[in-house]
Amino acid sequence: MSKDKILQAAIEVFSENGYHRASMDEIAARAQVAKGTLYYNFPGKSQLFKTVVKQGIEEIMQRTEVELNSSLPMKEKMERVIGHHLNLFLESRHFSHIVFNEISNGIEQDVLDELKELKRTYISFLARMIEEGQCEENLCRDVDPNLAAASIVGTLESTCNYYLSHHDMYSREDLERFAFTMITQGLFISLD
Amino acid sequence: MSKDKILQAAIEVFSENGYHRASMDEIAARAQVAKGTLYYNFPGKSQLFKTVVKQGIEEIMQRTEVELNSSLPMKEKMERVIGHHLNLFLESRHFSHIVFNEISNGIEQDVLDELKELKRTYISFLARMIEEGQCEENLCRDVDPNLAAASIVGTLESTCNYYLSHHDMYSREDLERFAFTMITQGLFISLD
Amino acid sequence: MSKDKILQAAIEVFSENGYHRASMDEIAARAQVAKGTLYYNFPGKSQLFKTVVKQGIEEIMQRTEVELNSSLPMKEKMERVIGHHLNLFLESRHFSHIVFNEISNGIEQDVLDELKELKRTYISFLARMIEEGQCEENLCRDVDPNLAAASIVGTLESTCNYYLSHHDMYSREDLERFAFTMITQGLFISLD
Amino acid sequence: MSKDKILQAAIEVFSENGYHRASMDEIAARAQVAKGTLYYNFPGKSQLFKTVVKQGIEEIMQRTEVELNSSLPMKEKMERVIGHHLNLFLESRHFSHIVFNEISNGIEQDVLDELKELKRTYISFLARMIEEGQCEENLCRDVDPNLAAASIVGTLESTCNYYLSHHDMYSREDLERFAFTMITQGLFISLD
DNA sequence: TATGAATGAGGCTTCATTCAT
DNA sequence: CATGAATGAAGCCTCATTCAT
Repeated sequence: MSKDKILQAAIEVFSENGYHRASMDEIAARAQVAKGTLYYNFPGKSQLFKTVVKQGIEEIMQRTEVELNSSLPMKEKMERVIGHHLNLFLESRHFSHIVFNEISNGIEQDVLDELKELKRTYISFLARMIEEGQCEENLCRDVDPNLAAASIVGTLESTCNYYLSHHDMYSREDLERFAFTMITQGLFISLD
Repeated sequence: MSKDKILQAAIEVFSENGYHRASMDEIAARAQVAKGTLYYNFPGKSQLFKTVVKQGIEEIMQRTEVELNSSLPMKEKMERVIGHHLNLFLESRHFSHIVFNEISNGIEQDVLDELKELKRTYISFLARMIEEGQCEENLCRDVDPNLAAASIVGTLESTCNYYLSHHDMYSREDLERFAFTMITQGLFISLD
Repeated sequence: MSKDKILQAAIEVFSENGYHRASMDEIAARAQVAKGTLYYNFPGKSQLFKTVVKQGIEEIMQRTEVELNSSLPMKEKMERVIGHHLNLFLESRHFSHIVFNEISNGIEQDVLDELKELKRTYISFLARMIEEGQCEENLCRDVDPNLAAASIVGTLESTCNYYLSHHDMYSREDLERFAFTMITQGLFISLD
Repeated sequence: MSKDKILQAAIEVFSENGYHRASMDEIAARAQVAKGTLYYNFPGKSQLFKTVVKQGIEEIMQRTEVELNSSLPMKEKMERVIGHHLNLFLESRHFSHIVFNEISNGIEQDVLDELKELKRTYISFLARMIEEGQCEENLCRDVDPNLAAASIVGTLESTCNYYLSHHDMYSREDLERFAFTMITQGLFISLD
C-alpha cells in the first residue's frame, strides 16, 4: 500500500539527510509514488517526520521491552539494552541521531512537542529499568533514574559516532565492552 | 567593525535555529548590516558557520586548557572540566548542540571535514587528560582515551539537555554532582 | 501547455536580450507562468537556453533539408539556402545571433559543449551540400567544405547585421543578390 | 599609472569572459588596484568597456591603415588586411568577438550607440579600400563597398572561430589562403 | 589620486504545498 | 485513492556602485 511505501522511503531519506535536507520530492521518488500521494496520506512534511520518529522509537522500545520484562539479572539486562541501542545507532546512524538530537531544530512547535514527549517516554522507559536495579537488586547507584537514562543514551550515541569515524581501530565487541564499562563502572578505578 | 557584529549575530542565529533554519537574511538583520556585507566578509553561509564553530571550540579549549596544565590532582581537574562544559552547554545550549552534533548534516563536504577535524581535535584534547590520569596517577581505568573522551562529551550533552527540559526538578549542583558520579564511577555500585 | 508557453517566451526573451541579460523572471512573466513552473519544466536557465537553441537549429535544418534533397541544380540550391538563412536572420535577428555567436560566452561548460556540437552539426550539414557541388557538378572550388560552410554563415550574418542597421539603403533583393554574389564569386573580378 | 594598468587588465578580462561575465572585481584584481580606483578613473563598467573597445578598434585601424596608404597593388593590400585581421582574431579571439558581435547585447544604450558608431567607422574604413579597388584598379566587383566590408569581417570571424575549434586540422597558412580565396573569388569556379 | 568597506538591487534556484482531474 | 502540473515564498549569492577616509 502507498502509505507503507511512503513510510519506508521516508525513514530512508530522513535517515540519510536529516530533516531539513530531506525533500518531499525525494521521498516520493523513493517510494515510487506521486508527490500528491504524500499529501493524500500525510498532512505535511513535519507530520510525516513525526510518524517516522514515533515508529522508530516504538520499535526500539518494543525490542528492549522484552529484555526488561524478562527475569534476567540486571547486569544481563543492561548488556542487552546496550546491545539493542548499538544496533539501532549503527544500523541507522542518522535516524537515531535525528531521534535523539535533531528533535530540537526547526520543526513546527506542536510536532516538536509531541516528539519531545516521545523521547521523554523512552527515557523514562529506560529509567524504570534503572529504578528496578536500584530497588530490587540494590545494584544501581542511588542517582536520579531519568538523568541516568539520559546519560546512557548520550554515552551510547557519542561513542557510536566516534566509532563510526574510526571503525578501523575498534571492533564492534570493543565498542560494546567499552560502553558497558563506562556506563556501569565509570572512568575511575577508585576514588579513595 | 562589521565582521565582529556579523560573527556575533551568526552565533546567535545559528544557535537559536541550527544551521539549516538560520537564514543569511536574519543574520544580516541581527547584525544591522546589509546582506552584501555578509558576503564581503565571508565567502558564504557554510564558511561563516565554520568560523563560528571554530571560534566556539577554540574558546572552550582555551578555558579548559588552563585546568589541564595546572598541577591539580586528576579528580579536581575532572571536576573543573565538567564544570566548564556544563557552563558552555547551559549558556549556549543550541550552539554546543551544533558543535557536537549538527556537524553531520547538510553542509558542504569540505567545510564539514574541517569541522569534524576540529571536533576530533577537541576530543583528543580531552583524551590527553585521561591518558595522564591513566599513567601518572594510575587513577583512570585502562580504556581507550579517545572513546572515553567522546563518551564524556556525550554524557554531558544529553544530561544537560534533559536538565534544560526539567530545570525545575534539579539544581545546577545536582547536575554537576550527577555528571561527575556517572563519568567517574558509573551506574553500578559493584559488579561482583 | 506551460512548456510551450515557456519555450515561446524564452525564445523571445533570449532573442531580445541575449543569454546573460535574459532573466528567468521575465521569461516567466512573458509566459504568464509562475517562476517555479520554469523549474518544473526545465532544470535551469542554461538548459532552457540549450533547448531553445536546439529547436532553432533543428528548425532551420529542416527547412533547408528540403532543398538539399531536391534535384535542383547546385546554383538554385545555393540561392534557396541563402534565402532561408536570410529569412531566419531577418525574422529573428537576435536569436540567430545567439545561435551562431553567443554560444561562446558564460554558459555552463557541458551545455556549451552540446551547443557547439549542434552548431557543428549544422555546419557539416551545409558542408555536405558544398561537397556535392564539388563532386557531382564540378561547380564548387576545391576548398575545405567545412571552412566554406562556416564562412558562408559568417558572411550571411554580418551582412544581415549591416542590413538591419541600414535597411533604408538596401532592399531585401539587393541583400540577397549581394550575398549570392559574394559567396559564389567573391569580391574580385579576376586575379590575372 | 593606474589608468593604464586598469585598461590593460580590462582588455584581458573582457576578452576572456565577454562583457557580462567580466566583473569589476576581477579587473581590479588583475590590475592590482583597489576597486574604488576603477571608479575613480572610469565612470562605470560600460564606459570602461567602451574605452577598451575603442582602443582595440583604433589599434587595428592603425595597423591596417599603413597598408592602405601604401602603394601596394590591391591584391597585396587585401592579403595584408586579411593577415592583420586574422592576427587580431586569433590573438584575442573573445575580444574581437565582442567588438564585432556582442556589441548588440546588454549595454547601456548610449554606450552601445557609440560602439556601433565605432564599428561603422571601421567598416567604412575597409569600404574605402574596396572602393579604391573598384575605381583605381578596376579589380573589385561593383558591389556596395560597405556591405562588402561587413561581409569580409563576417567571413574572417566565422572562419577563425571554426579554425580555433579545429586547429589540429588546418595550419595558419591554410586558413589565410582559404580566406583570401573565398573573399576574392568566392565558392564557385564559374557560373556559366 | 587612491582606497576598500559597505551596500542593496536583482538574479538563480529549491521546495513544501495546493488543486483540478 | 492517486496524480502531477503548477505555485510562490523564501533562500543563497553576485556584483556594479558609492563614499568616507
